Amino acid sequence: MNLFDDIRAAVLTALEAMQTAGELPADLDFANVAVEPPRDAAHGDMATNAAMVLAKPAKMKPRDIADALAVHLVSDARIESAEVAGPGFLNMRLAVTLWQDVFAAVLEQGAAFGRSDMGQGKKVNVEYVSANPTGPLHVGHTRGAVFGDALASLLDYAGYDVTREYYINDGGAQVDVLARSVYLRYLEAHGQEVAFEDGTYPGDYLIPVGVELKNKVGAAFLDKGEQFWLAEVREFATEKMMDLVRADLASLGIKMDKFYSEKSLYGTGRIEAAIEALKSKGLIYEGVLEPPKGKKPEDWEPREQTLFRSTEHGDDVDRPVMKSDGAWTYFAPDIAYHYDKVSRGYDMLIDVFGADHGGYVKRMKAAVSALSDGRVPLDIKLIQLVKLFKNGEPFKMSKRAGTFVTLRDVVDQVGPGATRFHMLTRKNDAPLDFDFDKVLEQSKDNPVFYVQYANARVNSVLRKARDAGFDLNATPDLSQLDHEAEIAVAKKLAEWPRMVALAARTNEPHRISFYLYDLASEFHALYNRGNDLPELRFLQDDSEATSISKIALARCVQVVICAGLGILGVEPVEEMR
RNA sequence: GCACCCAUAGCUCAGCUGGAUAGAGCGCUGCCCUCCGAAGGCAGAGGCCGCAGGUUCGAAUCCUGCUGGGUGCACCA
Repeated sequence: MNLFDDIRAAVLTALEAMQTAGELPADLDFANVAVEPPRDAAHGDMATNAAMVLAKPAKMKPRDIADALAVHLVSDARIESAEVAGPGFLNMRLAVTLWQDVFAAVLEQGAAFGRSDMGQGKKVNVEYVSANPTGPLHVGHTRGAVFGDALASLLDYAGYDVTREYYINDGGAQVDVLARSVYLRYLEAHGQEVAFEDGTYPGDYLIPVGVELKNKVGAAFLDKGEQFWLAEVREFATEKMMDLVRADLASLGIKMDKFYSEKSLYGTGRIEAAIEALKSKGLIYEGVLEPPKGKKPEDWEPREQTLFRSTEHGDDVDRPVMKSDGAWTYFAPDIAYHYDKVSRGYDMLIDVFGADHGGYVKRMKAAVSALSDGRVPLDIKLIQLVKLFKNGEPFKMSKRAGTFVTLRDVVDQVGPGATRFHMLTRKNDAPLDFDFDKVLEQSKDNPVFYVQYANARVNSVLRKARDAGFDLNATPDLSQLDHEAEIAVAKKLAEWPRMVALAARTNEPHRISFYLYDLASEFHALYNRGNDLPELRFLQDDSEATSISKIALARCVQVVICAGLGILGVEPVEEMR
C-alpha cells in the first residue's frame, strides 16, 4: 500500500474527468504529474504539481488548471480540501481516517508494509566485496560488504530476485605471492629461519596456514623448487583464505549466494568465448594505443596489442585485452566474468567497487553494454574511504606497523549491528568517519542508538501494558488516534513504501537509515510530549480501550523500524541496557 | 594533460532524479526537566548551496566554463 500512489491515482482520475468535461485538452501526457509530501507540513498533507506540469502542453494558465482540478478533487471523500498555492501547487488535506487507515495497513501487513513490486521479479546480480583471497578482510572492505549486502536486501524487499555474488580473484599473480608466503610459513613450521622479503605477505595470519600445510604434506615440499609445490600450495592457501573471508563475512551476518572463481575462467575457453563474442560484433582489433598525454610512463613504447573497441560503448580509449606477449590482461577475465553474468539471464547487474577503482567504470559498462547488446544495465557503485577514529583522534593504519584494522577488529569491538548501521549513515560516494567510541555512544547524536532505542521503548510500553493486565490481542479502535502528534507518526509511516521504492530505484540503501532516524525521531517526540500531556501517553490507566489504540500506534512504529533494520541487516535490540 | 567523484550552517552531513520560506545532529544562546515517561525536552541565532554563465514558469538539483579537494590513468591484479 502506498498512499501517495493512491492519491496520485485520484489526481489522474480528476484530470481525466476534466478532459471529458472539456476543461482540459484530450491529448496530454500525465507522466510527470507527481504527488509528494510538501516540504512544509503547514502547506497540507500532500501536494501535486499537476497544474504546473500541464500548463504548457495544455496552453493554459497553471492557476486555471489548478482551480478546476481542486473542484474535482474535493468531490473525492478522501480529500478534505485542495488549495492553490505558490506558482500553481495544489495543496491537499486528507481526511483523518486516511491516516488512521495507515495504522491499520501496517498492523495488517506487518513487515510486508512497504514491500514493493517495482522489481517485478526481475533478476538482479549484486557483486560485492570481491577482495583478493590473500588475507583477512579489513575496514575498507567492511563498508563495501555492508553496502552491497544492504543493497541486495533492499532490492529483494522491492520485489527483485537478487543474487549476492563474490568474485574471487584467484587467477592472478597475487595468489602466487600468497603461495610463496605460505611456503615460508611452512618452512617456519619445520623450524627453519625465514626472511620475508618485499613482495611477500608477512602477516601473522599465515602462520597457522603454514602449520596446516605441514600437517597435510609433511616434509614433502622441503628443499624443492617452486615448480614442484607452487600450484598445490596456491590451491591450498586460497582455500584457507576463502574460509577466512567467509568467516569474516559471517561475523557481519553476510552470506553470499555464489562465489565465482576467476581461475575457473582460464583454460576452460570462457575467456576466449567472451572475446569471440566481442569479435563477432566487430569490437576486437589489433592496434597500438596512443601514449597517455601529460605524464608519460617512462618505459612507454608503442606496442601492438589486442584491443577492445570500448569507445563504441562510451569509453574514452580502447582497452587492451591481450598483452603484446600473448597473455590476457586482467581486463579479459573481467569481461568473461560479466559475460557469464549476462548469459545467466540477469536483467540488471550491480558491481560494488572501492572508489580507487573508479577508473574501470567506463570500460566495464562498455563491456556489458557490448556483450548484452544494451539489454542489461550495469550500475557500478563506488564506495568511498572509511576514516577511523578513536576517542575523536584519527587512527592511522599501516600494514607495516601492524596497526591495520581488520573487519573482525571492528565487529569484535562494536558488534555487527552498530557496525552495519553506522556504515550506512553516509551515502556511498561520501567519505565516512568511523569513531569506535561514538558508534557505541548512547545519545541522540548516535543514529544507531536512537533508532534502536525507539524499538526498545515500544517493547517497554508493551511490557508495561502486560503488567497492567491489558489485553494486547484486543482490536484497537484506531479512530481514537486523532491527535496531531499521532497523525504526524502516521504521515511518516505512510512515507515508508515510497522511501523503499526511491532507495531501490537509486540503489541507495543509506536512505533507509535516514528514514529510520526520522521515524524514530517522530516517535520519540510523541513519547516525550507525554511528559507534558498525559493524554498522549501510551498507557492510560483509566482506559484500557484508549491504551490499546495507542499501543497499536507504537506497534506500527516497531513494525516499520524492524522492517527497515531488517533491510540494513541490523538485529533489533529488545531493550537498552 | 585526460577521465570519474566530491564541494550545502562554525563542524559532520541529508536534501525525494527540477518545485514553495534549503533541513537534521553536534556546537552556541535562552528557558524547562531536580518522585514515579531514564540515557533529556522546547525555543532561538546561524546560509551568496565553491565561482560565473546558460536552459524555463521555477535550479542546491540539469548543461557549459572555471576554482579547490580526492581517485585513477598502455604491457602490473
